[in-house]
Amino acid sequence: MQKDLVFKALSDQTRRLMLDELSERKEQTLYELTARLIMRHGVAISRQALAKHIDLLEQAGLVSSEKRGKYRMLVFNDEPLRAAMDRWLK
Amino acid sequence: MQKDLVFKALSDQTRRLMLDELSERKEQTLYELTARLIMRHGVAISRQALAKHIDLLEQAGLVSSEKRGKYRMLVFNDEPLRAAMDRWLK
DNA sequence: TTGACACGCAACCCTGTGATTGCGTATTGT
DNA sequence: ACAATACGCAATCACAGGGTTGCGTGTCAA
Repeated sequence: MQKDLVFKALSDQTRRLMLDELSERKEQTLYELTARLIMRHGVAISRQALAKHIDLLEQAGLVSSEKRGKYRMLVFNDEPLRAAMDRWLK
Repeated sequence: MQKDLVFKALSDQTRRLMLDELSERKEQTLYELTARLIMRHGVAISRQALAKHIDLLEQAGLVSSEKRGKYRMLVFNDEPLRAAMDRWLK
């Protein structure tokens, strides 16, 4: 089930912060996102940990990524959020 | 943070099933809910496990409960869901 | 060409938590 | 009064998952 992954993705605070950043700047590299989370939000975490979070967000369909040279471009997608919630909100 | 509890509550499939049931029948006892989950949804789980889930849902504000005799009445509340999601959905 | 850089992969650790089990308690019907 | 019931509390267990560490790889600028 796709929605299971969406809720799982939302269950972690760091991932929600990542979605906050990605919803404001729809397109940025993983490197930019990592820097931003550490600088502005004071997140103390390794690059690898954030990469794993991105993988999970991508599985949930909330983020799509594309290799562009040595960078990994990230794009936010809010559709799975709507689809997951209209189950209770009518 | 209240919203942390909401997302935590939604991260479990059993709890989401409980919300499904509670959103259809807004008011029912814990006993009814337990029976319904086992009968209709084929959930193989103990009563105590469901009680702990209810405690968590109550902490998140998604369910309010009230002791009525030897029964525990449960009432669904969707407001925390809306409040938690308008962060990304505008 | 060579070095710095942005990233991927895999193993490991440790905490959180979903679930069970056992027992106790207040309520209800007979 | 007494038994069945609906529920609460506490200890315990097993496993998923977040995080780190180490190493390897492709890319780009000098």
